[in-house]
Amino acid sequence: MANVGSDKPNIRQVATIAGVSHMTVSRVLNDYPNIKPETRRRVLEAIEELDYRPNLVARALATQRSQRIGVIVESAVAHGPTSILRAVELAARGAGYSVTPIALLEGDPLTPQDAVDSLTTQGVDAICVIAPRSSSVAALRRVAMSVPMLVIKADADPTFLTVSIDQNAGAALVVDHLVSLGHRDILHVSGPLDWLDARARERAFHTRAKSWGVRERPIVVGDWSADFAYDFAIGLKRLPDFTAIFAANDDTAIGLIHGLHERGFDVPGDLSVVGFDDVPLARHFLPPLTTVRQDFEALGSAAVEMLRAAIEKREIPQVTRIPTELVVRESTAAPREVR
Amino acid sequence: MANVGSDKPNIRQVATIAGVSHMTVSRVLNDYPNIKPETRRRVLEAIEELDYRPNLVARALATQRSQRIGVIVESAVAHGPTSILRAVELAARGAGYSVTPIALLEGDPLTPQDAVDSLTTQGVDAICVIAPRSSSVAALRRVAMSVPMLVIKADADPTFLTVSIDQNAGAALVVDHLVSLGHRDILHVSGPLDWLDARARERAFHTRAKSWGVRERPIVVGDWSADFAYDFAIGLKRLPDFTAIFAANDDTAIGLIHGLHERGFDVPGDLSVVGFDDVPLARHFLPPLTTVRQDFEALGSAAVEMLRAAIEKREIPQVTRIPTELVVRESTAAPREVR
DNA sequence: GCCCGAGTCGTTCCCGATAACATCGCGACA
DNA sequence: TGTCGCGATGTTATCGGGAACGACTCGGGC
Repeated sequence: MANVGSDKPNIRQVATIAGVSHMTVSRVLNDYPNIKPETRRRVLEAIEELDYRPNLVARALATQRSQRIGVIVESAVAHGPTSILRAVELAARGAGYSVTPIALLEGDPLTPQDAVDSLTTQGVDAICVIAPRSSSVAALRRVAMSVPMLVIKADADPTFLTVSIDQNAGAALVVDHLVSLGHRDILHVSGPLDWLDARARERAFHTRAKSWGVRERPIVVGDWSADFAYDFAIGLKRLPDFTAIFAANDDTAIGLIHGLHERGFDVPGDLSVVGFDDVPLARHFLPPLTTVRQDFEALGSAAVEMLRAAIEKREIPQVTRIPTELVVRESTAAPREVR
Repeated sequence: MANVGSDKPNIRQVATIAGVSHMTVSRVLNDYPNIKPETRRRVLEAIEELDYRPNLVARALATQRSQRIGVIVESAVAHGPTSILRAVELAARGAGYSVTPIALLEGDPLTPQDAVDSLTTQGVDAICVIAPRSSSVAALRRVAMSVPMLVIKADADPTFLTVSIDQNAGAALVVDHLVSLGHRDILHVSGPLDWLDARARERAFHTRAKSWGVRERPIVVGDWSADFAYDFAIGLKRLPDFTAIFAANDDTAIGLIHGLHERGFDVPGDLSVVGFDDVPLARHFLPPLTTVRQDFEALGSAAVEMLRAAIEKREIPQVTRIPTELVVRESTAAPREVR
């Protein structure tokens, strides 16, 4: 800790002080076997004395490993992607990796390919894509990949590694809940169907609804936003003939509730509304929102685990489906007819 | 673009193909003057042919510049910090930098010092700290800094570069608005006072309230969360003697409204509530929330601009205060007495 | 007493770029 | 005509590590 010789010490200075070659220092640093305990001690002391830290850039050049994971996030504002990014960063850190995010904003001139390009040029060891559009996935499928790439999406994929939230189960939970309350007419307000998650929820809703004999009705395609949902609800002339709405995410649900309220409809009195995400505020909406919670931490860990395996060319763990959980609050109730 | 020779081409292969030395290629890459146009053309062709990309890791080692900015985020879940992080990433990208975030979670064993350490070891060119606690700033003040460090906080600081949201103006806007509606009894539910932003808003509220002759009353110290605010509101026995509440952030405001509603109080009929942040959902709350909007994009750009200047040892632009804007919606109205 | 092999540790080269300095050719000028 | 100077380019060192391979030491088996 002493001897703050102006500039950062390097491995050879440590070696000199310890009276060994720089390779021996390197070996100590990297926990090689076959170092005499006495030697190791001397090296460690020298490291301590100089307050030496290995230069990770130099190491990356020598090993061709940067210990970095690039993360491409489409739609970085929403709760889901943000939480996933944070979870991935956390898991990566735990595994000795750091993370470099690139957000693809609405109308960003940067294409997914550009992002991949930029990331690989920077030398990341792997790339993780969060919550993408199917068009992006299609585009990505076409770019030559020099590093492992994982896509967090709804279904398995032959081209990429995948980890996914079990949207099927989540949507099924919602439908089951509504059906058990007595609803037989459910509207789904989806996200943009180009979004994989939106598509998955929509499909799952459809399938489950059909299996219960819920009346078929065309879904309303939203855009994840509360604004859209609000406008839609405002547009309702009279109490519609469906008794419940399954919104693709909490934002949509809240916009719906706002609009319905302004139209003079009561939730859940006139209509039940369910969301998806369980944003932190969901339990404080009026009424508190019934929604689906996803385990982002587990998602992040699984993603990093797979990526690590791929980087180190170990056997890749099985594709994981992260479970979901229905959180029942006050925005759902039995439909009028049943009461 | 042809000739996908198995591995990534390096600068010397390009040089060989162009029939020049690798240094000439380097000069072309870095836009040096004094390259014969003809030579430059040949080099460019060779680059094209091999689809060559300079290895940024090697460049970083040689130049001692990684073109990376480390970002330390305390409380990565909230809307503010998240938006700032995204804005910084965007601005950094525009300036040819990439970003490496480290989130300091609640109860994270990682201290701010550890984060700085990890980042500098990785060789980042600068560090940006978002939305910190004052205790963190104090701790950071003590660590030797080998790279420029900027803290996004409320007030200027002799030790660090700073950029700040003008919390003073924001809080003043809120007080002015409430006073102009006729309120003379305003409660402030703050964030944790160890948080710089919370402290700044609290102080600014206090100052402005005093200057208007608003009745003094002890503030309620919250924790940014809707849960806390909800519990506080639930605890209210009868209609309190204040007529408006200034919440330190939108989450607090929404928790408050939820709790008040459950207690049977109407917002804004019985009480006005103002938030801070303008989260995307704020306009869809019931009632739509009056709140303060902050220009995170400007903040991000300013931060990156200052950091760049510091990195390149140019003159540092003046400390910037990012303006705020009051968004009046339906959660505020004149107090009963006045109507 | 000799040889062999495991345990230690050092030498040299390499990763892929930039920095610093050297060199070469050629026109201007004394 | 010699040379000074500058434009254009090449040569070598350097950044801070790790990989590959070589060499030395020492103990045990024959």
